[in-house]
Amino acid sequence: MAAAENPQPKRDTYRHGDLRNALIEAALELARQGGPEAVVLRAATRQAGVVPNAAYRHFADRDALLHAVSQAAMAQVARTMEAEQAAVSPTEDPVAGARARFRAVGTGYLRYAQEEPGLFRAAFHVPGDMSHAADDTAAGATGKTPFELLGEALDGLVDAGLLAEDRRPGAEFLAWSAVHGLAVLLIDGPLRGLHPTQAHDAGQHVIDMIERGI
Amino acid sequence: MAAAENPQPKRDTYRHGDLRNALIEAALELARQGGPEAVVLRAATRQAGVVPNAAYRHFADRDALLHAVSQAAMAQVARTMEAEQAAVSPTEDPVAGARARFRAVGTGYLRYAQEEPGLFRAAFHVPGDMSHAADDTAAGATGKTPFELLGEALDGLVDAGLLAEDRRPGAEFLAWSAVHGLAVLLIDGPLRGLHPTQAHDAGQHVIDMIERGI
DNA sequence: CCGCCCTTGTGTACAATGTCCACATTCGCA
DNA sequence: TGCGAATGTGGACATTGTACACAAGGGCGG
Repeated sequence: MAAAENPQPKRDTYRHGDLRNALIEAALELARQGGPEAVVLRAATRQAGVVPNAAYRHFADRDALLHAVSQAAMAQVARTMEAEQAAVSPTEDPVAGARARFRAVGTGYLRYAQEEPGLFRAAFHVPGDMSHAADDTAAGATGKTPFELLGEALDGLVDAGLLAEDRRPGAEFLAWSAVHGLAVLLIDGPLRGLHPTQAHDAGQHVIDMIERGI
Repeated sequence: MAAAENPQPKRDTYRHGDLRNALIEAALELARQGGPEAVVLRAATRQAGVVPNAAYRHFADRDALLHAVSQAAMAQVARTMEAEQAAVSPTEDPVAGARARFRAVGTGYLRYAQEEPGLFRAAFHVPGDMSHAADDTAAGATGKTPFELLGEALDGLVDAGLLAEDRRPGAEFLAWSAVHGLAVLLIDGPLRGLHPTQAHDAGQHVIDMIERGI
């Protein structure tokens, strides 16, 4: 066989055709195994079968590439949340439904953090400015970002009478704090390596606390 | 004047005398402004007035130095917690006292995160393994780590009858999750740049949630 | 259909960084 | 007093991000 063909087979056309996405794809794979710090520009270009500097035609610098990865990962978080919501049995009464859809938001978030820790960390890796959490590039299939999904779920709780209206403002930050904190504990805190089942239980406990204390 | 004397004045003795601590000190300063990724080995040795390789006589590699920084920062977290606890007016009745000492743990944690974001991030920067959070190098003035302080405060809540005994197990992770999550939101999440007063309020809200939901 | 130009990819180069190896200096103990 | 272990030095190397000038060629105006 030919020499190590890890790098993409040499392309014949001078133009790559879809370099930007190829770089994002490669960077995503790097982030998947190794987190944000594993996203190295030269490795991505290597994988795309292109010289390092070619990346600069599509990204201002490494941070820009990392930002694209972050947005993509955030979108995957949203999709995981949506999937979790879609999985709740649809035959329940409205108030139970609202509650289940709220919990699904947190459960999906935590599930993604455990299934893709590298990408999760990349999603929330902050290169100085993370005010883009609401960009549409961070949206899932329904076009909503994780934060929007959380907000809607909270609105659902209010509509169902499960949350007093005067408690609604700022509630996303209470919920987000608790769930994100647990995610960090599970990924690389003292709870790392917890058995998935136990981790799931811990997640449910935290969500219990949120429902009670919000 | 002589050329830029930013680097430590040349020492006359061949031995430095206290290089290990000098490196940690320098690295702490680097982390203070710029977080863990700003801790660069060569910069630290430069500051200590020593050749880069000298560091390897005291630290296996950059990660080892970073670990020392992390432990030192963790200890500062503990001290901030202790200071906050010491500040609660001591004339209150026992149950109010237990409650105040519990809240002080979270308040101190959040205060440190805001006052020293770089060091805070360094404290929880995980180089693959963070099971050292209970090492005595991470302890504060009373010789207790942040987690131990939290645990004691929770025990205090139980003793005071503010927390049912069957809710005690695992409670540290609920509390830690919520507070740490908020810290992250405040440092480099969507809540970054919040006015200190508002940030403090947000912290109290989160602690309210914990008390209610734990 | 042709030629030009703007976009995209290439080559070369440089400064920084972490880390390795061999060597120099010195402290402290036998 | 002398010798070995600890500590600091010098030089070297691979890897990384990034700048600058150049090449290739696709698409549009004429």
